[in-house]
Amino acid sequence: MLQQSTNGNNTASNADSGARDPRLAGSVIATLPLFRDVARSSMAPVVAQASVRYARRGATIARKGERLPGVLAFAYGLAKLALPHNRGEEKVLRFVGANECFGEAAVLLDRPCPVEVVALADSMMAVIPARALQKLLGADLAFANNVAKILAGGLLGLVEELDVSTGRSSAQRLAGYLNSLADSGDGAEPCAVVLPATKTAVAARLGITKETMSRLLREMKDLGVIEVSRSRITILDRKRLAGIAG
Amino acid sequence: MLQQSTNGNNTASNADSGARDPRLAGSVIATLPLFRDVARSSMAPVVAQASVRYARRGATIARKGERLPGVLAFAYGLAKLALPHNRGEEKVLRFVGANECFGEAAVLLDRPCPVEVVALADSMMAVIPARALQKLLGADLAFANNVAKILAGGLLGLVEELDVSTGRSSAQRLAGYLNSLADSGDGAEPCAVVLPATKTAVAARLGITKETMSRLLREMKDLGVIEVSRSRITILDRKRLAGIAG
DNA sequence: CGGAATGTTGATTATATTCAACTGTTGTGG
DNA sequence: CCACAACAGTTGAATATAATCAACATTCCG
Repeated sequence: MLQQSTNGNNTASNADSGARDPRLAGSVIATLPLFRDVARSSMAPVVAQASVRYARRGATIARKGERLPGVLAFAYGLAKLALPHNRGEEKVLRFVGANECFGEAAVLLDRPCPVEVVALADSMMAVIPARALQKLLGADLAFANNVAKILAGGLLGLVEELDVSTGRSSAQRLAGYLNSLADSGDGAEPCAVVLPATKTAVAARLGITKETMSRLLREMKDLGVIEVSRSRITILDRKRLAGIAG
Repeated sequence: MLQQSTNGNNTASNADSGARDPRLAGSVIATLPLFRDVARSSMAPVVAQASVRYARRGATIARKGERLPGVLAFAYGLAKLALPHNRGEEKVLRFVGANECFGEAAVLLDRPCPVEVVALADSMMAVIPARALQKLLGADLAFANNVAKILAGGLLGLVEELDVSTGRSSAQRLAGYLNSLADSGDGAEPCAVVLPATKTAVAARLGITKETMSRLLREMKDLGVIEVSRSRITILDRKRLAGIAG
């Protein structure tokens, strides 16, 4: 029943909920680092219990404090994991896109979701139920090892994040961020990077306001370090950019 | 060779290094949540390879970027895990005391220590070698589960930390911190808490300067919310304290 | 006791936010 | 296809928060 069909019409401005669909979910799940080297026999029940979920741009995928139905793995689309503060203010922890997932820590400990999750583009996710994962953790050594390593990586990433967000100025954070985007591309001197989301969202990712972001970009442009065209930013002088990053 | 002996005299202002000592190390290690439900047979080689290390107050236990010899578990004493910034500035991530340990994430991934570790009091630690832990992770399901759960907890804690440090004012952070110290004690109305370290170190833990900390404490005292006597703080009006925390 | 570390207090300053007004962009329905 | 509404981004002025600098007081140890 209920194919992926025409996008359902929920009354609330919410994510569309999907049906059990082992085929689609399975292919997404199979590519996750979380399940690397896990025996097919262990995977079968996990895939069988997985479902699919769609979210339109702007839809809330999970509210802070809510229980997650399971780990959500993105087949396509983009979402932000954010810590809401006062009135529209928020700190974006990270963006989650295709072949990435979130929620491992909260799901494994049966704890409420520590962040708000909002789709930044129409997205499709596999929902890997909490129970199945908890069971797998207690039964499969390879999986437990993957979880440990992924969580350890996430933990080190958060320490880095905390370091940056408390120890560097907004200009340093922005410069460092642009540099990190450039690393994902080639190492050519004048290289173009594309912001993964709106400037407002990227600003929140960096822990600054859109106004500050705008001013900083203009300063860097005036210094001849970068060129800005919509969300495409050309790095003209990477050495100097690294210098600003400290 | 080399008993724990009279405290060695290293030329550098450093931690004293200890010898293999299965007895002492074993009793510390045995009580760690990390090894809960792990079979004795699995533990034996870990304990056998563990050593003991002493650090005097003020000694650097690990430098940021350095490789850790293994997970360090405190038998007694106290240390701070800190992110150094500019000239004496630092953000303290957490304090580590008796029956606690640190370094799991970096050790398991063979990555450099992301923080600087400094003894705040004369301390004794068990050093649980990296290799033994990595081997155990790949061999013992109960251990892998413990690691996963502990790292998941640490990850959620860091998210909370990031939330607080980016989303609340210094007064809110201090009030929340005092409240959390009180939670560890009884729930009586006028309750006394003791700061776990110097005010300067606690300020760094809260991401503020000692000057700001001093001013905030005086304000709260003037408001009649707390009483301050050295590092003993008496909470007079917990409701109002919670109100300040937001 | 004396010296170093820790803590307090006031004045000044830097950094980024907030508020407000305006411009540009995008996507939707008439 | 255009008009328009909602959203995204820019810019300037005023403001808030906490850091920095500097001087002094206190406490802790050896």
